[in-house]
Parts: sequence; structure tokens; C-alpha cells
Amino acid sequence: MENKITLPQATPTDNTGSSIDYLVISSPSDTLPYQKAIKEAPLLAIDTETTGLDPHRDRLRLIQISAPGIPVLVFDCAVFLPDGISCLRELLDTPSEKLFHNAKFDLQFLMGIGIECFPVFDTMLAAQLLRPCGGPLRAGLAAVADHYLGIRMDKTEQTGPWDSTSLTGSQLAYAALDAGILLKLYGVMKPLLAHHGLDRIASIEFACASAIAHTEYDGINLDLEQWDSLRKKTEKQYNDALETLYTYSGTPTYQLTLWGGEEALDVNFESNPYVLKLLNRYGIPVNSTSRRSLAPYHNQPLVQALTEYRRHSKSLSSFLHPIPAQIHPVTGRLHPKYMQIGAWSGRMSCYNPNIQQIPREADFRGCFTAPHGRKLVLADYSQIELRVAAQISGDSRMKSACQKGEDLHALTASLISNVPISQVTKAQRQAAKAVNFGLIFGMGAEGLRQYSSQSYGVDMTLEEAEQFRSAFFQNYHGINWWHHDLRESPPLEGRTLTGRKFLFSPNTGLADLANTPVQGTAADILKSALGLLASRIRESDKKIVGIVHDEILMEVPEEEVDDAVVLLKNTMEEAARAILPDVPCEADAKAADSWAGK
DNA sequence: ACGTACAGCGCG
DNA sequence: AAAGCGCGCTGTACGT
Repeated sequence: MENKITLPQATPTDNTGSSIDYLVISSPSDTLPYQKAIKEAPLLAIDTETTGLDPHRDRLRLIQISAPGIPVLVFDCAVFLPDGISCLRELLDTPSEKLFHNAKFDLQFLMGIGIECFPVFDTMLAAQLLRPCGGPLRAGLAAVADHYLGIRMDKTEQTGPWDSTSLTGSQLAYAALDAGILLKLYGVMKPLLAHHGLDRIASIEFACASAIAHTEYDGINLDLEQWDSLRKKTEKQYNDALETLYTYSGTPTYQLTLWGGEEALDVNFESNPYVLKLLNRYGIPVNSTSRRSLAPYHNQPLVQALTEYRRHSKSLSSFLHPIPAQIHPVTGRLHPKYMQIGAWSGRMSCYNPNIQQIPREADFRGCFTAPHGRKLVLADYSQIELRVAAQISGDSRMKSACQKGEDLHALTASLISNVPISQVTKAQRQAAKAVNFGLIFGMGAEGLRQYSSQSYGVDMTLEEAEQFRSAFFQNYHGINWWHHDLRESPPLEGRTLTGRKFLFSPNTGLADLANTPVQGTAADILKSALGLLASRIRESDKKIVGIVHDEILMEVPEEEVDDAVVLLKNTMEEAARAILPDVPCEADAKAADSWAGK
């Protein structure tokens, strides 16, 4: 039996295509009249309703498939599956574009029943690319349908318990409506992306969505025993550091709380007001307790003790204590979530847990291991932001250094210290690293001095910083002009090399103007690599298990590890070549048993 | 009691 | 006047 739902309209005068037909599918035979239309359709809109948000614990309830010219097919999973799975797979195994809103979500539930969908078009990502305004993202289907179609979707009517066995007619109708609306959205958004020069970055993002969906679904293995022994070791070091601090503060007096615990009233090293008072009492005249203001006093024993305490406190409270609780009860692995367009620049962000901020020390990363019979493959781009900056600024010295495969940090060291590149010392190269990253993005001399001391352990005087700064800009003319132009006529719009768009407010500073397109282009390159990689490991047992801005972690069967190293390196370098025409960008890839690289 | 802001710090 | 940028997580401070 065929059903009809009327589309809500913000503009009642527009009646074209204002109703959507749908049909509930309970068995493969129900699909017979529509098989030809679906297999030959140039695009299919797909939406799902599930009993929850976790693809490893919750179930698919409905799968809605909409193609132009036929009713929306609403598959009732409770009766259609599992017998109908091969029918469904056949219907979706076509070259047509698969249209979703937040594809990642639906793809994960579909991969749970063994179905892959590609290529993807994602109206949520499209909306985010079209409105690069920052601020809170209103990219839900209702908001997007309202904005691009003038359709007010009534959210209150369609929400219901998707876990009950029988579904109401209203639930089915609104489920169908979502898929139908997707088709209409495509008609508006596809040309709009092209009109704004966003089609290249859109296809990068869409291909990447599938890679991210798999990465989240597959998760990453954590060696809990190793993690726990690191926790114990760190707790011991934490307590030692605490005891040392007590020799300055005196031991705390405790008060019993109402809940039976006890808390220190007078001593709390997590309290910045308290720590500030303590520092001042010991003659350290800072007005903030930050690492930056403490840096000049790093020889003071109290400052050393405090720094040591903070290091261990951070390790325990941010990583060692909370992360074991995040291991998934079904898979036994961690499943970090990725926000694909998580940062304003176009970078991804990561949470629950944020695997992108796990400390670099081998103690920590060594706990992320390959399970038995498998290996990790690690690869990262070397100096990608510097190379992107060379491409975007057009600086000829920097570009030719990249082409000749020279070490950019050593080159800068030789230029600012006026020594031959072969005689650059380790310390000079380290200082140049700070100079490169700081000055390319518009840092002043004082900023450079503090930054290089804080981030690279390189102390320089203000005069030396001034000298480095002027020597740097005298040698890299292209960077100088690039900054000069941005300062003289600050643009209101910026683009990455693939067309990703930024809107700047009129008072945006040089740092943002220069940094955003560089950081964004580096993100475009990594996302492009991820999309390519996902298509090349489809139907294999190779997995992408971690993504860290300029780095990709894979987990593969032991016997495929050599192939995987080559595949990952080549794919990443190919992605970079396609986006950076003048600047080669190498990816270092290697096999390992853990993320520590050994 | 609760939510939000902020400082501080981990990563790139 | 001077300023690198982008994130997420933690505990404390502070608002209601």
C-alpha cells in the first residue's frame, strides 16, 4: 500500500513537488517493481532510523531509500533483515552517488550489517562548507532544509521511541520525509557548491567521510596492562612531587566533608590563586602561574617542583585515569570520535578520548599496540605546514629548497646565522625551527623569544630575536611580500588551495590571515589522502585506526605490512602532489608494533 | 546544586 | 599597542 505525506512549506504558494510518496518494504519481493529504477538512478538518498547512537550496541530500525521518480522505500529492518540483506546490498552496490545528511552516522550502522555505500554526498558537510562563518554550527537536517528549501520540519512529530516493535504511521511518514528532502536538498546544494568554487573541497570531504566512519567504527587497540603500569609509575612520581611541594607549603590540614571524604582546606596545588601566593611568598615575583611567566625562574627549586607536579597531575587526570573507562564493552577497543570539520581552519578535531593529544613520550604511545597477528603502519608528512606556506607565499628560496630536498630548518639556521648549511649545529637548527614556525605566522620579536624558550628550549635575548627576525625576512622575500600584502589590504575572504573558504572580519590580524589558509590546506591534503586510502583498502583487512593532523595510523595483518607501508606512503604523497604543484611533500612511513614506532 | 568561564597544558 | 594559529580535557573559580 502506498502512502503520502505532505511537505510542510514555509511559502505556501510554492506547491511544486510538495508531497512525498513512500512505501514500507518488508520482504525482497516488495522491491521488485522498483529495482530497475534504483539501480539506474544517478543518485540515491539514504537515511536510517536506529534504536540509539552507538553502532556497536544499537540496532538499525529503518532504512529509507529515495530515488527520483519513485516512492521512498522504507525498509523495516525488524522483518526485512537478516534475510533481505543480499537484496539490499545489491540495490546499493551501484555507481550512483549516495546522498546522506551526516553520512558518518548512517554509514557506521550500515557497515554493521556488512553494507558499504559510495561515493558519498553529504548535505551536512556541504552546509558547513557553504557557510564558513564560525560560531555555533546549525547544520542539523531541519536547519539546513529550512535554510535551503524553506521547509520547516516539525521535529516534535517525528521523534518517537525507535526501539518499540511496532512503528506508528507518523514515524514511518517522517522517516520517509527525511530521505525525500535529501533529494531536494541535493538539487539546490550541488549547483551551489560549484557556484562558490567549493566542488573540489566538497569531493575531498565527502570521500573522507567514509574513511572517518570506518576509523571511528574500527577503533584502536590499547594495551591495558601496560597502561596500568604506567599509571602506577606516574602515581608514584606524582606523590613524590607532592611531598616535595609540601616542604614549601607545609602539610595540609584536612577537613572531613559531608560525603565522608576529606579535603585539604589550606593547600591546593591545582588552585592558581593559592599557587600564586606560595610563589610570591618564596620571592618569585610573578603575577600568573603559567609556564610562560615561570620560565625565567626555572632554576628555582620551587618552580621545578611545581612543574614536575603539574606534569604528573596532567598525565593522570587527563589520560591515565579516565581513558581505561572509555574502552568499549563490545569491541574492547577505544573509539575516538572525530569532528570532520572540527576547527575553523578545516582541520578535524577529536574527542572521547582525544587521541590527538596523547603525550608523545614512548611510555604513552607505546600502549597503543597492534593486536596479535597484526602490525601498525605509521606515517606522517614532514614539515607540511612549512611546505604549504612555501607554496602559498610563493617564496622562491623556500620553494627551491623544498624541490632540492634540503632541510628547511637547517636552511633557515644557515641563513639567519650566516654559516654554511653543512656547519649548522643541532642547537642552531633547533632555534631555527622556532623561528620558522613563529615568523611565518607573524610573530613579533618578543613573542619569538618567549615561544622559542617555551616550546623549543632555546633561550635568546630580545636583541637576538630581533636579529633573527630581520635576517629571516631579508632572506625569505616571498614571505615578506606575502605578509606585506596581507597587512596592506586585509582580505575579507580566504581560500585554501582546494577552494575551502574562510570569511574574515575586517579587523582580523596578520596571524589569522596567514595561518588559516596554510593550516587549512594541510588539512585538505590529509583529508584527500584519507579518502584515497579508504577507497584503496576497501574489501581488505587493512584499517585506518588513528588520524592526527599530519599523521595516519593503520592497523594491518602482519603479512600485509610491507605492502601497507608502500601503499600509505604513496597515497599520502600522491594527495600532496595533487594540491601542492610546486612543492614536493614527503611522507615518512614505517611498520611498528606500537604507536611509539618500535 | 548547577552551569559556564577561565587558566593551564597536552597535541599538531 | 602588540599579538603565531587550531583544537579537547581538567579542575578551579564564579555566576545563578
